[in-house]
Amino acid sequence: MTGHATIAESLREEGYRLTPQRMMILAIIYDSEGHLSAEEIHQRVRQQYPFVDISTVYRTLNLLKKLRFITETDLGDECVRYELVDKGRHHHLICRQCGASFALEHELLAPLAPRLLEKYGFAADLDHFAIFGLCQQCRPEGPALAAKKGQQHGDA
Amino acid sequence: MTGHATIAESLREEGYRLTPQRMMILAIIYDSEGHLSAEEIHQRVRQQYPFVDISTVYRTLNLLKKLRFITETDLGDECVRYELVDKGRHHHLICRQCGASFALEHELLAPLAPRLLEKYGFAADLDHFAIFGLCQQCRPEGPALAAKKGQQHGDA
DNA sequence: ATGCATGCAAATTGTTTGCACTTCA
DNA sequence: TGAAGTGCAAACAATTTGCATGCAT
Repeated sequence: MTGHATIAESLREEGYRLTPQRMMILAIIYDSEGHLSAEEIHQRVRQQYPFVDISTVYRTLNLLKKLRFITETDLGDECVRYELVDKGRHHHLICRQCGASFALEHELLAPLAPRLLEKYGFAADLDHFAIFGLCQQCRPEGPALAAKKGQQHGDA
Repeated sequence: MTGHATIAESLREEGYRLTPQRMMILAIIYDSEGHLSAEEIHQRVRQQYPFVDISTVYRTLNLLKKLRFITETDLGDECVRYELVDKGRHHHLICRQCGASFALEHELLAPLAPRLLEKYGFAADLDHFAIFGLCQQCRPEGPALAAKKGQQHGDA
């Protein structure tokens, strides 16, 4: 049985029902390489099954999140993404100017967790991280102060 | 002139008007040790000046954010906090179970920035960070898997 | 058959915006 | 004076919830 079916099975073992909606949502998250928003998941589900409601998507996502089958990454700015926990740990570098997003391997952050544990007794979830900043193209004037000169009065 | 007045001055120098509302919002953020939500700021402003509208608070916060006088920290779960940039760099350890929040000195994260810069050409904003996980009291069963056994069906 | 899960619609929350009026510079 | 800033109300988007019906177990 393929990946998402395994999770589906676990779902049932936990005492939850295995509905077509849940299967499809699971499959979509499983198949997608990247990080999907609730809206995107809803769109894709509807391509196969036009009657699925967005509330069902949210309910399912919340369930999967609660059971820790998926992670929720809040990229800020009303941009929440979901993906499977076992997709390998990686993080996101997000440019605050152009919005571009880059992957960051786990290695750089890995040393952090044990230190937090020993120093603060805090077991950090370092599965997913969103780090903001300026990407190479958006910092023409060096790492510091690159953003001080925003637009003029007109609100961003 | 005291701290917030300095910023107020800079505001004017940038060509913005110095209104009582802006002064008060600035003063409140300045005085507060911690991290305030837009709603909290609004509450406090109203104690002195009951007619200030929440939209003015948001507009002012967005302005101050754009000028980089304050930082916005998105703690996820619809919980956005604001504070002065020069309050010293520190980060937050937030327990996903009990919601408690602990401060984390900058030192642990400091080495990250230069590495991100050299490896990815990415100038990270490491002023403020929110790291989720389980605090000491909420992980009775060791650092791993401590959360797998959530509540039963009833939603969280 | 039983009750969890769904669809639908309405409610909620956080945030933004249009517009006429006020006020700082 | 005149544009920037404000208050108000309405618009908005994302997410949640109540309720009657439907379907997995």
